[in-house]
Amino acid sequence: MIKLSSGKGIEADMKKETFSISEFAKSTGVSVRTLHYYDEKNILKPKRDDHTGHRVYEQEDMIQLHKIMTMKFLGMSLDEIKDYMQANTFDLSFIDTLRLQESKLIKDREQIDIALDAIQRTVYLLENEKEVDHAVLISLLASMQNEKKQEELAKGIIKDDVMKKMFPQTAKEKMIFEQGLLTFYKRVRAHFGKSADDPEVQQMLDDFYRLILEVVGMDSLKELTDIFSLNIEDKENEERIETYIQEIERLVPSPITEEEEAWLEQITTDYVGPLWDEEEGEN
Amino acid sequence: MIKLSSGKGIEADMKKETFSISEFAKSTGVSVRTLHYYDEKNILKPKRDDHTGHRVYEQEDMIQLHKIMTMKFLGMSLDEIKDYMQANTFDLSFIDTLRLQESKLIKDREQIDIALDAIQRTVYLLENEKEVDHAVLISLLASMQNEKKQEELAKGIIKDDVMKKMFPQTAKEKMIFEQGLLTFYKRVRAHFGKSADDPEVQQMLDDFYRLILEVVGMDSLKELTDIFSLNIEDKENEERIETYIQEIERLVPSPITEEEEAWLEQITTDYVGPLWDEEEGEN
DNA sequence: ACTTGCGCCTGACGTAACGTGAGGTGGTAT
DNA sequence: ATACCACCTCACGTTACGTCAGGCGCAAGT
Repeated sequence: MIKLSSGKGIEADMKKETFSISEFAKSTGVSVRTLHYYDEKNILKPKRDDHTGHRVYEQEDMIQLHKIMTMKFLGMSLDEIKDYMQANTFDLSFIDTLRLQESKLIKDREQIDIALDAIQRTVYLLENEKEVDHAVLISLLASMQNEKKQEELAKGIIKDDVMKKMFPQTAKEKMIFEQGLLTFYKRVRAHFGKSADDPEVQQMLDDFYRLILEVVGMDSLKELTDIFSLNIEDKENEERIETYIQEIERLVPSPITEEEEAWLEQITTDYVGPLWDEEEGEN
Repeated sequence: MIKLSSGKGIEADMKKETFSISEFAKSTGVSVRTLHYYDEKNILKPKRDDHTGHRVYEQEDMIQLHKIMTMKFLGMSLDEIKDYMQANTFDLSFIDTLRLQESKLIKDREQIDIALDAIQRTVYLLENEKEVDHAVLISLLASMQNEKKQEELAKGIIKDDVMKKMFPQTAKEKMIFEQGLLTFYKRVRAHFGKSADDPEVQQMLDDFYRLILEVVGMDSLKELTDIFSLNIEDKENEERIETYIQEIERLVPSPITEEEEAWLEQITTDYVGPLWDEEEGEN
């Protein structure tokens, strides 16, 4: 960082003044092909040896190349760089370019963060499950991918306090919930077609109910069921809910077939419905 | 997140089973051309209408496309994706792929962070200076670009405690230092050629000396000058220092010409040298 | 004098994941 | 009959080079 002079003093001007392309490439760290390319694209055009036609690079070219490398590092394209290669000073307009680059890079980083989070959660799931049906995993991943969009959509129809309860907040909660969803879907596959009397089916629904309760909480769960199934009188609201569901379906594919969905709905009303009424009666 | 069934129940199987390519594109959000491309590359091949040759997409294709989109979101290439498109389950080998993706993404993010930091510091400098010589700015940016490499290189020849002092740590320190360097180089340009007696030159050297002191501290500064200029008896060490300087020069281009460097060295010995001896004598 | 080999040259195709036309076909509305 | 639409295939453009292929000037070895 602190570098005033090279410390060579007077004999420094004995320094070799020119480089062949391979020497230049070696001393700057870029490839010969890249130098050819920059020449071809009029970004860095060195002198030529009149007789052999060989490129002859000088100190000034070294500076120019550093300029190119620096702007590339800032994320600019060679076309953008070319425009700035003519001028000898950077002025205020360069700030705009930098700010643009900045917002691009910030967006990129956000995407990367989301992807990294999804990867880590997926690895965790896979390590515990050994083998996972692709539809289920894709569904989960798609869900992670659009967590933010989903929340925004949900804001339109669900009250804030319920929202806070509804979306698992901590990493641990998310993992527990995802793990639970995985086993649930697995069992749906396994028990598909059985009747609501089957003890395994009952166990499945029971565990799922408990999982939801654990994450969402009783109060919010009731509010949710209110919103989605009971309020049929409010027409305008129903439309909003309809489009909400469609949007979610577009973003997050269902991990189970339509038959399985229908079966689920059937046994849910057969088994859980009465339970609900029971509890409802307790109030 | 919580989505068990679409709530349509029995009439759901009246759903339209097939899509034309434009319908499919619209409902999934990918472009028609992309679907053509996936077909061409055998990644997603829908059925065809025997007579017209038109592509006919079904529900199953929707699932497959979601699979593709998800893996793309994780940062995988279409070639990699193609390999995973055949299987119906993800097993442990998928974990390796994910871990690989993870490390790639982490590297990308680190690069972005470094670039963002450099951009923000540069914008700050430009806002204060209005117009900056390109060589100076490039030098600073190149320096930011390899801060880590520079520190690693320096570790080879400088003691740890001096290291800690030598490299400005906080963002503020860095900005102060860079700002000071900028004005210093500007004045070097402006006063180049004048004698060491010139008051402006003396002011320049004075300010610079004070800047270095402010950032590095007196003790470390002495150690540094010891390392770089006084220790000529230690031959092995001198070689290490020589290669160190060369490496740094390759990474960070000098913002001033060789003539300016020589002039600087001259006036530094003329003016600061005596000062040094004075202080040295105080011990 | 001949050949070998090195370093350089130009030209041209390959890469990833599509975007963007150009030109042709089948089916429908006017 | 004609216009129009949605679809088809073919094919070139994009970015920043990597990777041959064929050819030239010059030096050393035989």
